[in-house]
Amino acid sequence: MSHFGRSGPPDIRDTYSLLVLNITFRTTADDLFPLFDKYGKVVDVFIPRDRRTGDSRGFAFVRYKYQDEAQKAVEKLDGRVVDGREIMVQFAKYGPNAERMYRDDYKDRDHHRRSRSRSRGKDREGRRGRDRDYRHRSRSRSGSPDYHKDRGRGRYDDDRRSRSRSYGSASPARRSASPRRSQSPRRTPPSRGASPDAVKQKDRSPTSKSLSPRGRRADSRSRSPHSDADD
DNA sequence: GTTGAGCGTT
Repeated sequence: MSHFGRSGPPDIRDTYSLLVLNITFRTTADDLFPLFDKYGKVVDVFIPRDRRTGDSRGFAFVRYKYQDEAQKAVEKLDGRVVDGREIMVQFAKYGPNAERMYRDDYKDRDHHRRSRSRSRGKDREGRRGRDRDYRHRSRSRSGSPDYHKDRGRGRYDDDRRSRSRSYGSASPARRSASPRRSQSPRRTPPSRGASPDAVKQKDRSPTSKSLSPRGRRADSRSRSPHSDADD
């Protein structure tokens, strides 16, 4: 009973998958199984992990045998605090076997069972800031919109850009980045145009970027640890 | 050792 997700998809013929989000990174399938199994027949529980690190991605898939039970678990476990974190349970949609909640039972929609009032009845409007379709978020958890600057070198970089930033060391670095892709046969290699550029490159001052005497000293140590006697 | 919107594998 602990081999969930290890034997692959057992049988997705008539099962309904639920997507559990907002779970802790330490929560495992075994921890969710007894929790979801209490509300219905869980046939499988799978938690996608990172192939690089192997850590949980923060969400799991619980496969139920019946939709009514799955729906029940969604209303019961949705918003429940697990491991100190509020989890969100909902039907999977983009899954391989995206269950169609609109099966034959969907005709019941005319039924007066419109009492969708959750047991909790709590306001879940402010559950998170993803009210919008902010799905553009990169899969990588490091996709923070706040790109860390170059230690405060951003301002100077802008100033330098007007002078000769292109001639820095970014051009030659990209040259050997395409071993497979060769230049167009028609296009002549820029080998010839690299000569004049080298002249300007010499004009740049590697230590000129340091404005404050104190900052220069710190920078010096980083590049030349053996330059202690420099000061 | 951290993180936090989302949609899945042997």
